[in-house]
Amino acid sequence: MESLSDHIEKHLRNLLEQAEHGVLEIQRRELADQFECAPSQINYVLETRFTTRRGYVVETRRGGGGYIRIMQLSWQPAEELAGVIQREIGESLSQREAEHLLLRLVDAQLLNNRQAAMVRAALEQEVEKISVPFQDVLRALVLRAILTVLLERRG
Amino acid sequence: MESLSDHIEKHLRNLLEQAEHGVLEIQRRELADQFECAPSQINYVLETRFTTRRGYVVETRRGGGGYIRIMQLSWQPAEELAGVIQREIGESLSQREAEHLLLRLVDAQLLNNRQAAMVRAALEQEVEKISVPFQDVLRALVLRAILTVLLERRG
DNA sequence: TCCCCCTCTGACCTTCTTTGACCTTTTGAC
DNA sequence: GTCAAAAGGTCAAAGAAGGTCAGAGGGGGA
Repeated sequence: MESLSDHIEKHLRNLLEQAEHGVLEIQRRELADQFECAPSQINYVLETRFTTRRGYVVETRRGGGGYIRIMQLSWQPAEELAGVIQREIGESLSQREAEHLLLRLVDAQLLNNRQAAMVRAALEQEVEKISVPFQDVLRALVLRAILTVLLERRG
Repeated sequence: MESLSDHIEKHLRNLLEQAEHGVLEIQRRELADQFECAPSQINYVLETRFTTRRGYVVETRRGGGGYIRIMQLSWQPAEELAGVIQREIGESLSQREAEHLLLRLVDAQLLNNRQAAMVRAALEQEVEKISVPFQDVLRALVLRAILTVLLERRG
């Protein structure tokens, strides 16, 4: 059921968790061998799952001694969560952007998967009721309302 | 006379009952093969029988490793809450009506005072942004979204 | 009986994954 | 400096799911 990409993603997350300072260094060829896949598969996983919008930075270097370095940006707990939410959501938010934000919140363990699923469902259900040009604005507004309430404890 | 849809519905409910955490994952093609029907039949069953109204959330993913995930909401008491959220809120809700509803939910100990306060604040903050004739509609919509998520017990 | 609503299907569409052929960068030996 | 080896990068195409929608079918109530 789980795709190869999912497995590789999990593996990398595991390594990242164990890594010091949230920095992980790997070799593409080696990882591809480990999973018996094309090296470009690794790029695919990085491009789709370890993006900036999800809070990761990826650096690479070619040639002998080349590497792929994955860094996880953490949300400073000190930084006021409410402020972050306001800023990141803004006045208008596409479905994709909303999805990225939810994934980041799950990553940061501010939401669990079930809650994220509920938020998605509630969002979709309500946003679909209005005509397309306003959906992004409504999505921002509803998501902000939901998160304001849901993340309140940690305010 | 039980229709094919009824059979599929029963089957899924059974699986869901046995599933851990009220989460079930299936593959559309596989299930369609099992019941010897068109794959789109599965969508029909999901659309008509596993709706939020009835206390379910469905997530899907396409492509390799695709799946259909059905989650059962753990609202308690599920029936009444679904009713409250879907019927009583309706398409439009005045501030006064919203307040009544919140008080009832607190009375029923489905929300605590702190949560109710947060909901009020979130509602006010977002609803005031738009022009008056639409505020009641927006209030209904936002409140429904918030409660959908907040009344989830397993969250 | 007739009609309406619920079922069901099939043709066609969109999204996500995986692979392979070919390209670019870097290093180190000579 | 040149060249070969050792990384990693790119992109298009095939493959693997699931989604959508219009229309045909069917059954029960008025």
